[in-house]
Amino acid sequence: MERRYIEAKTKCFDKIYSFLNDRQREALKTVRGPLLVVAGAGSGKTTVLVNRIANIIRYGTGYESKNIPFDLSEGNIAELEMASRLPSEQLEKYMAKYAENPCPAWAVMCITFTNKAANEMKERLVKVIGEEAEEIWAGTFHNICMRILRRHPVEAGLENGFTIYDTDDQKKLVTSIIRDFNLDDKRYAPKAVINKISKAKESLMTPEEFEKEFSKELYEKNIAKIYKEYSKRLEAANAVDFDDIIVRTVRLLEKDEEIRGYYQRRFKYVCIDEYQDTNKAQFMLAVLLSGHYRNIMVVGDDDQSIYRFRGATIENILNFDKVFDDARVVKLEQNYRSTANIIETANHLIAHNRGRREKNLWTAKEDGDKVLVKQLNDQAEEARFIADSILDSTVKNGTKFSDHAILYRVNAQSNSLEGVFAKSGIPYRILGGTRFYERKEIKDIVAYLCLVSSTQDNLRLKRIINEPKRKIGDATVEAVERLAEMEGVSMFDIIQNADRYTALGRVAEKLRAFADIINTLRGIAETETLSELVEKTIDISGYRNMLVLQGEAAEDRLQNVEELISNAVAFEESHEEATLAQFLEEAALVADIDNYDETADAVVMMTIHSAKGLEFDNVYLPGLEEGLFPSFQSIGEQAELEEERRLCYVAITRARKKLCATYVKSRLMYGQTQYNQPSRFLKELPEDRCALEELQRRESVASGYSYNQKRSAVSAFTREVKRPVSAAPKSPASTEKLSVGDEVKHIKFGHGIILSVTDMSGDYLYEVMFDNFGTKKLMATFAKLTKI
DNA sequence: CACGCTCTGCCTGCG
DNA sequence: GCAGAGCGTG
Repeated sequence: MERRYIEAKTKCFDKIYSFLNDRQREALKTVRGPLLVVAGAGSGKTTVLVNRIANIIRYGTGYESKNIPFDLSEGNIAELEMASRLPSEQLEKYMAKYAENPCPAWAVMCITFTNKAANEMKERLVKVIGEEAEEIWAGTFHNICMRILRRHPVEAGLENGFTIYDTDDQKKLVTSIIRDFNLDDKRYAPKAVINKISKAKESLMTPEEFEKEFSKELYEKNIAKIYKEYSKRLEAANAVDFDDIIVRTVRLLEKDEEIRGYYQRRFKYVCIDEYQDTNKAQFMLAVLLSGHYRNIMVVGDDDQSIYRFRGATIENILNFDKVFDDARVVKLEQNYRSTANIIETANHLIAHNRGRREKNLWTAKEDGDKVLVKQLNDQAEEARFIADSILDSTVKNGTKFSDHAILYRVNAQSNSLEGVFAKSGIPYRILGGTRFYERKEIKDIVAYLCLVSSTQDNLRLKRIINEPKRKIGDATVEAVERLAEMEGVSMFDIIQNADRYTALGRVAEKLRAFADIINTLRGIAETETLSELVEKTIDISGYRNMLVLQGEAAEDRLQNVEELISNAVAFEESHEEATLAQFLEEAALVADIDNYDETADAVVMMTIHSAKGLEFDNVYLPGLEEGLFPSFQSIGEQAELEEERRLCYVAITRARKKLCATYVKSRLMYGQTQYNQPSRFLKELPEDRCALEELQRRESVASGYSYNQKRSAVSAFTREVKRPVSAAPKSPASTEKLSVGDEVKHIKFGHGIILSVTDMSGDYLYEVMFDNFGTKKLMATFAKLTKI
């Protein structure tokens, strides 16, 4: 009887979740204990995550439980057996009585990496379980940690109302420390130093520990010194950097038993998405938070770990079941996204990596088109080829522009693409580049607001005291800084009472004027709404006036500043009690307003990194060349090369139907022409799934892929740059711009007349009508045209 | 103190 | 090829 009961109950639950495959369902019903879900690309991991949480909230452990009700009767079983025939929706309600320990939404935590992912997660949860989903602690690591830190700032070693320093602020702080220590900022490049400090923090290393571990070499000793001072100054400014947000939370939970106990008991279930991207600090946080119930679920794909350079330790996912020795591991290997050709291409490539979990992604879909690998002469031709191909696809197959994505290794590649696309009339959108809150004008206004929020904020004060120009120079700022240090007060205090200090002399008046601006704004902050404050900040600071005076040149910046006001209005609408502090926190932590408008019908261009998690019918991968992809920095380093390969794997698996990789013979990099070999990754693709289109006659060998070795052996491995003259002789014409109507001579095509000239990022595209060869389009650099 | 010129260095990037 | 930093001059 017991067995029949369990069977009937399981059957009902199975039916509710019949839209999942067996593996997905297994992951969903494994509710208790540590669980690792290895989710291959396109295997429906978000669906599993969302429905698993819904299952926990609705039915608790009911699905997997083998408990038998003490009053079990034949009648119960018969009813259950009947219930399995109910339509899904009714069955869902009916099964509520078989819930065991259903979990309130507020006891579930779900951590993601990006705000975008967090929002998507929340939206989908609301759809599945309704408004209750709002109670779930779903957010990014930083968002969750901030919630904890804001509740216990003092216990975490901070003061109430602490501020967040972003990368820019960090850099300023480190630069000033390097200067104060009289260190050479070439040898101690701020960026590199910040990286070192960040790495240390990510692996939970204190300045003291860092010092102990690295004290042999002078260089490292100095880094340790900077790290120590940096921490000191952050603390003095009552500020945290991004890493601190997590590190301080970990420390807080480690040392404060009461607080730890509270959160451990509060959160019965902890889920972490994109686990392959976590670092040690984030791992510790997860361990601490889930320490009581041990119901920790992590989802990730080691093959898609592409942020090692940012401190992620792939070991977290590789070793999860060693750290939690009772962990269940479920692999999701069925891909619902791509054709078989694409999946097999991806599989074949990634198999070249060593450090990975064995996994075989498969699909029930048909083979589809072969993966096209196309060689072109240069980047302009590459861009034109892609543009033509997209045009062809939209015209012939009636696809939308937005079904096409171009994914590249580095942002700089967008230039040549943009040049061609802008002229082709194909609508396109470039994602990435500077984000909204990182734009100078926005950071400036935000700095004003920071100062309004807290006059202690010396760093932000320094940023804007002379922006717009108020004739307050470096010398004055330094004097103020020294005075503030001597008296142990903030720079703003000094400025407010500037006339008292003879050292400040004649500039005192200007300083007072600046203090007046801030004080006026502080008054406004108390009486008026947030958006009004933002608006008046822009006016009273003189910032708007400055931009208006700059006219056309500052048009974009003016627009951005206006947009900030809109953001403030939107913030007010979504937050009942919109405070300045909250708004500033959001500005610091919420990366971008809106990544991209998916409804706009435009070709999307972005780096592969930012394409993670997205998918498109047609994907183009330009620049598959040694030195570019894999990048020359990674060549020779096994671990880094494997990361590049994973990156390529991510790129391939973005495509649903068509995939096209291109590489060129010569590419303009850093203003010089480079001749790179085709990427080694191309040689790692399965021949039978790909179609190779090389240029010209091929000196091909039977093996299928072979490349023009003689020419490309030059630069790829040595980063040696061949002088353009020797390989691609620049004709005199390339230095002298030709105009329409000019008569020219070409080395091969003979006499002709220029029909049109198109400016293309530093080069010119000539349309030439030749007497004997018809009309040709030629790039100035390569055309070998001579004016007659 | 502000502006303009020269020099340098260059990947990917969430919060 | 371009942007940001640093330096020199008005």
